[in-house]
Amino acid sequence: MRGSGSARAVIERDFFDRDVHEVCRELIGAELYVDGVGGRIVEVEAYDHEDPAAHGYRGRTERNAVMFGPAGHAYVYRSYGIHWCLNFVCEGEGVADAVLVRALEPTRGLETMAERRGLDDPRLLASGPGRLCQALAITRAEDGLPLDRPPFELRERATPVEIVQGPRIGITKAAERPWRYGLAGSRFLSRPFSEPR
DNA sequence: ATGAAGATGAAT
DNA sequence: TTCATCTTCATC
Repeated sequence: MRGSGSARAVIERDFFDRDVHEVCRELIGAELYVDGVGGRIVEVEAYDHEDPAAHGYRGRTERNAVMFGPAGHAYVYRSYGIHWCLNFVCEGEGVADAVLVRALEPTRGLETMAERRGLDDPRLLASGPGRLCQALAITRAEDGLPLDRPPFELRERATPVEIVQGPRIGITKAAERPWRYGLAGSRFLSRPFSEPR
């Protein structure tokens, strides 16, 4: 346990009603729990509405409908037919921006995560968007749920962090601003940040 | 109706 | 580098 004044503020849904890149930076070091299981966010990616690689870029569809809704909700989609990926919807209604949560450092519910993942190594529990969802048991069932109510629990980081950034993973389409953001020096990144730009 | 591609992960 | 696995969306 830590000393007195270090209580971490709960992140309300309004937190996400602003520029997605700003939200990304604020989220590094924040804590994410689903039904009490989770840890510290160490890696995210920004997808704004002007980004050809973003799901909302070509307009609203059944899958991405939540992205067009109000900020502070979960957007969950199926990736490569196998994995689930978790996003936090940003900006107001009608603007399809979101943060892809790519990796976290497990701090609570390690045993539960290990069981769900079928392995022990803490570094492999939630270091990647698909792994993270498996570890936290996130599926289509969480799509559209507000982030400031159970089963979600989000808390602001308590101390300053050093943030690194670079090109996104698995994106071939050109885009000017979109970035991957990470906690400098973390051992729980999905991949190292080698080529800053 | 049909098919191609996809914000991944694990194994080879 | 390959492949598993299947939904989504655009097109025919």
